[in-house]
Amino acid sequence: MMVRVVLVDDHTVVRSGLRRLLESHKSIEIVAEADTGEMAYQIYGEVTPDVVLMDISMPGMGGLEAAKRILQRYPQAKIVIFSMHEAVSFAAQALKTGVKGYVTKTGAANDLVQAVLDVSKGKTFLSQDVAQKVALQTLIGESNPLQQLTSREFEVFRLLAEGKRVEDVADMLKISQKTVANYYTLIKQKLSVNSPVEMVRLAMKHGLIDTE
Amino acid sequence: MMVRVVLVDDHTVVRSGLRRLLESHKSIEIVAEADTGEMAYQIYGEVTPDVVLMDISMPGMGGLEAAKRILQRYPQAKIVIFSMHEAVSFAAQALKTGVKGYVTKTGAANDLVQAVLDVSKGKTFLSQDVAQKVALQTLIGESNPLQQLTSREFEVFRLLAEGKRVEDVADMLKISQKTVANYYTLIKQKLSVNSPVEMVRLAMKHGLIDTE
DNA sequence: CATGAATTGGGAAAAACTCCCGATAGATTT
DNA sequence: AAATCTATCGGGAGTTTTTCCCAATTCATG
Repeated sequence: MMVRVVLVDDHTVVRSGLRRLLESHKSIEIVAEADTGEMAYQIYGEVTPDVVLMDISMPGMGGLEAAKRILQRYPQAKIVIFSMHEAVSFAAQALKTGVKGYVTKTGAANDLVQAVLDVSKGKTFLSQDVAQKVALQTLIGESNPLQQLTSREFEVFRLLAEGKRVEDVADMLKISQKTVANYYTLIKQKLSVNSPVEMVRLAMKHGLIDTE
Repeated sequence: MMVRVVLVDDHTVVRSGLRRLLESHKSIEIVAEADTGEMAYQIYGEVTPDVVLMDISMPGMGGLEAAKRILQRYPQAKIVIFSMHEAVSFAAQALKTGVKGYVTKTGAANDLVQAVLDVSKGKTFLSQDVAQKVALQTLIGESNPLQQLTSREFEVFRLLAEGKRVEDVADMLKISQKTVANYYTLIKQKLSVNSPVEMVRLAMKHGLIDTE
C-alpha cells in the first residue's frame, strides 16, 4: 500500500531533494508537487493525497494559512509541516491549526520519512529536537506566554520583534497600520511587556529571532 | 610600609570579606570603610588613604560618580573600581573617569590584592579577563561604538537596553523624562541603531545585558 | 442558529519621539 | 584670566506612535 504524498515548497531544488529523499522509501509515492499554498489547495482537491508535506514559509499564503484552508474544506486531511524553526512556539502555532506533523529542517533526515509514514497511519509526529524542548520547558515548569497569542497576533509579534516597523508589517500582511498598531498594543498587554526592548528579549528567549 | 586602604561597598558582608582578603596580606591596612559614595568622599578627606577600593554599583551615587567627585577634589587620589561587569565598556567608562584600577568580581581573588598594591605604587591595574577581551577586540580590529558615548549617555543606554522605559530611567537617574528622551534620540544616532532589536543586539554583543 | 473568538479598522486623545534651542557648570586652551 | 569646549539638563513645538474604545465581519462550535 503506497502512501500518496503531495509536496509543497516554493523552491524547486528543495522539492527535488525532498522527492528523492522520500521516494527512496519504497512505500512513499509523490503524486504531485505545488509551489504555492494556493496551488496546494487546488491540487489537494484533484488528487486527494494521503499526506501533504508543506513548507511553513512560502511567499503569499504561508504554509500554515494554506493548511488552515485545506483543513477547513477537508477536515480529514493529513498535513505535515516542514519548518526551519526549531522554536517551540512555531510548532505550537502549527499544531494548533490542526496539522498532524511538525518536522524541522535541522532534524534528522529520517524524521521526514518517519513523519510522513506516521501521519499517514493517523499518528501525530513532532520532531525530536522540538519535543525535547517542549518536554524540558514543561518539566521545568516554565510556561510559554507566547501560547496565549492567536495565530495572527503571533505573526505580528514575530515581525515586530524582528525589527520591522508597524508600517512594514502592515504592508507585509496587507492590513492597515491601524490594525497592526492595535495588535501591537494587545500583544504587549498579553505578554506583559512594557517596552519594545522587553519584547525583543522575550522573542530572543523563545528563539523567534537570533541572538547573534 | 603599609598601604592604607579605604573600602567602599554598600554590603556589609562583602566589606567584611574584602577586609579579610586584603588584610591577609601583611602590607595592606584597612583604615576605614564606607557604605555609600557620599561617605567615601567625606572619609577620603579625613583619612587620605593611599588607595580607595570601591564597588561600582551602589545605591545613590554609584561608584563612578563617587570616584569622579573624589578625583575632582583630590586629583592625585588612587582609586580601584571593583565591578561585577566583565564587559569592556564598563572598564572603559571607569578608566575614563580617571580611576587607576579596574577589577572584576569574577577574576582571580589575588587580582584584588595585586590591584591595590600596583595602584598604590602608581601603576595601573586592569583585570586579566577584561584585558584579554580588550586585546582581542583590538587585534581583531573590532571597534567598540559604545566608546563614543559619554558617561551619562552610557548609563541611559544601559538602562534602556535592559528594558527599562524612558519614564523608569528618568526616575532612577532623577532627571526629567524630557532629558532621557533627548538622550535616547542622541544615543540612537550615535550608535546608528534604528530599532529596539538593534539596540538589544548591540548591548548583548558588548556584554551589557545577558544573552540568556 | 446563537454565542464567542478572531480579525479587521475607524476616531480621538494621550504619550512618545524628534529636532532645535538655550542654560549651566567644569574643564581646557590660549 | 578670558574665551572656548563639552557634558548635562530640559523647554517648545511639531510629528508620529500608541492607546483605548468601539463596531463590522467572518467563522467555528456548541
